[in-house]
Amino acid sequence: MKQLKDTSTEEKILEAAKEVFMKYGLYGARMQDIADTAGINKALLHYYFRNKEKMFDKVFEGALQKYFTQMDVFGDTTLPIKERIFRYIDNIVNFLSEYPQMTMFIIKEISINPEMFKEKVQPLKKGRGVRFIQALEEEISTGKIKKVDSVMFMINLHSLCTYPFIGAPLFKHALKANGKDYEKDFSTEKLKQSAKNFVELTLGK
Amino acid sequence: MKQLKDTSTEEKILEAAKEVFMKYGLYGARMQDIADTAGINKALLHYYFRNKEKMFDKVFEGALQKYFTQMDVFGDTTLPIKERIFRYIDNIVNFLSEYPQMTMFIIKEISINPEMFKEKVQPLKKGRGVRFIQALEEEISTGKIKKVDSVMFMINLHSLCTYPFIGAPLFKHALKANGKDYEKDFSTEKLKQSAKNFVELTLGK
DNA sequence: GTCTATATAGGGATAGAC
DNA sequence: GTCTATCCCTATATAGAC
Repeated sequence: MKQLKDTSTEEKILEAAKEVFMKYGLYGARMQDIADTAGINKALLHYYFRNKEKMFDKVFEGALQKYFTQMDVFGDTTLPIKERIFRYIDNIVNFLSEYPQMTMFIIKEISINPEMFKEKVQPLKKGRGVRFIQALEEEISTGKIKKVDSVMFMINLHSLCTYPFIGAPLFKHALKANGKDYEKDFSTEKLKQSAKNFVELTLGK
Repeated sequence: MKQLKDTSTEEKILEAAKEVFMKYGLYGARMQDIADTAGINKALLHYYFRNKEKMFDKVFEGALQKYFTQMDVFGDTTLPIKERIFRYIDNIVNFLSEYPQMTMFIIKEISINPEMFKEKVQPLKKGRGVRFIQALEEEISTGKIKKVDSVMFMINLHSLCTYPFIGAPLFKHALKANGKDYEKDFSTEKLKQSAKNFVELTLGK
């Protein structure tokens, strides 16, 4: 019986809440909409999560947790720099192809409610980024990789991996209007390859 | 007296509406919030725009118009391909540094309300994109530029120019936490240069 | 054109039956 | 645990004075 916990009411609600909050944000989401999506009664939402904010917090924390886990590999000092970058690319692209709305959700809510960053995001990072950038700059100074602006490089890297999912609604329509088929012309494997090409072109083979 | 029209009540409302709708979206935005931001009475919103949806439509159409105008240069057949790309980079980066939330606003609202695309976006594009991709593929086949996947290239190009503004809230915090200063380490000029480097690395000098 | 006051609907939350 | 009924505040929208 224990394995049925996955489809418990609480789980169903969380799944529905994730979907609705991601789409509409904290203020745009409607409790009724979440209840309908979960296929349960509205009052049950309050039974399990007390109120809207608390439910949102659960969803948001889960999202952050999952999202930043994809970047843990940057901190794996047992791997060479470029391997860490390549693994990050694989991780984040796989992850976003499953949750394409995740990035926008996190960024939107943080920009509306900046205090959330300090509260919830900061603890997940713990200087892993600074250490990676240091390592990158070290390899640049020893000439092991080409001279680049480390910050700009990291921004570009994230951009190449992330925006294709954010912009997908536009790309899809644009390509279809142009006689191309998004599903055919875009694939996660192509995207990974393309990002890795960028890394090699920028940092050297 | 005519030149005071700019600060007319209607203009003030539209400015405020733009700000609030961009931040919260159609469903998350509050009429009271818009009125407060504009510094006028709530009832006036209805006097000028009748209801919330109509006001949103005005704001959204204006946003689309401005956004897609930045891409018109792709269709300027008097310019060589690479020059068109470079000018697009300048245009979109300048534009987004003024309206960093624009892309997310448009994409969010379109993904919530997909019918809006056909209604409002399609007319602004008129096959300009398809012609550009054709021109790109032509130059590839004649060997004037390096062989690349044209669709993937366009996606990458947009990604590099657009995501830095979308992700800015995250980048800012991440860099500050790492002892770097976003305002110092990131500049629109650096970004343009970086995107142009990508173009040259990818398509050839 | 701009305000105050108010009608009406929508949405979050609770009480209480089962 | 789950439902129905209901409370009450919030938000959109309108009426009417100035």
